[in-house]
Amino acid sequence: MLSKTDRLEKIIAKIGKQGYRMTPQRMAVLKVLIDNPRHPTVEQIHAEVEKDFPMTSLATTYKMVNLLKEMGEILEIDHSNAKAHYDGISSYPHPHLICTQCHSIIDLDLPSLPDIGELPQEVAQNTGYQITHFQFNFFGICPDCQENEL
Amino acid sequence: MLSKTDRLEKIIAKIGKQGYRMTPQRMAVLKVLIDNPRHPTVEQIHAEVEKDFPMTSLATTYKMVNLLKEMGEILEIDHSNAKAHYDGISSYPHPHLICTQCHSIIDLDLPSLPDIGELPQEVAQNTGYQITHFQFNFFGICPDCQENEL
DNA sequence: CTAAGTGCAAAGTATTTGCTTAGGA
DNA sequence: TCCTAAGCAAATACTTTGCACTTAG
Repeated sequence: MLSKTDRLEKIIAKIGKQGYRMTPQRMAVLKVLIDNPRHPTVEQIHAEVEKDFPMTSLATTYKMVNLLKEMGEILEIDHSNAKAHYDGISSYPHPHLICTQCHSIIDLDLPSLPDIGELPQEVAQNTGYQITHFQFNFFGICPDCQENEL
Repeated sequence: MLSKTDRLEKIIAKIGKQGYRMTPQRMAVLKVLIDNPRHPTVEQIHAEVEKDFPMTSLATTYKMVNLLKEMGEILEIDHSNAKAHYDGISSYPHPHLICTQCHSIIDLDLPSLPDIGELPQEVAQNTGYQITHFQFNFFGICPDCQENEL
């Protein structure tokens, strides 16, 4: 595990290597994301950035967050650019396989997957949360879209 | 596992029992959701409903879908009413615990959880998908919010 | 010097809501 | 009859985009 400082330097180097430029705004956003372990929203990031660097716009914050996301340096949680999809077949949670290209969604039925049905109770016991549901979704490119890419 | 017809009847009965009314529009939406295994969006549901019952508005379709969701009869996939959150600490996917009340998100580190790191490769091998990432998120009410509810 | 980044405001999407009319129980 | 549901349009909320100006490399 890299230290925060090392990580910061590594990302800065990577940004330069890919032809992007380092600006004070970008630096500020980057620092917040590396320092803040609370999974902030873009707005929260922006609010923190403003403390040190008041001239940063929300749009710029969005752009930097998206850049880092595309570079694979940060992880987006619980957000879909796409519309909501509904599973009318079963009301029991089960894993889905989602194609990020054609947006198709299929049920995933892997025998080797652990017994998912019991997990919510286990998580509840260990954390004190009242678990209502969960999402277990894999994202990727489906075989059809992979072919069409060629 | 109930047959589609049984399921339809069960839900219709439940709707009546809860004081809701059965209308042709609601029936049409319900049928689409029970019949269509493709995890449709609201817009897709609406398009199918329109074939049989052209007078149904998109807003009404939204309302019925939400009703069924609240009744626990259908499952919402990959959608968050909330804003996107970002995890800047690690670029490796790991489970999250999300409070649906205060929208806090914490990392979940359960030793008893199966070795999640290898799952993407396994899913890829079994399905032919090029897996890019996955989400493993539990939703519920955190201990703090449970207390404040009293 | 020049391509890339910024800030602003406007545009886009997906979804929800308020209000009036219609219609199920 | 009474009260919920439908339909429409406007509102909302988050995010993206176009464009003129600025700035990093």
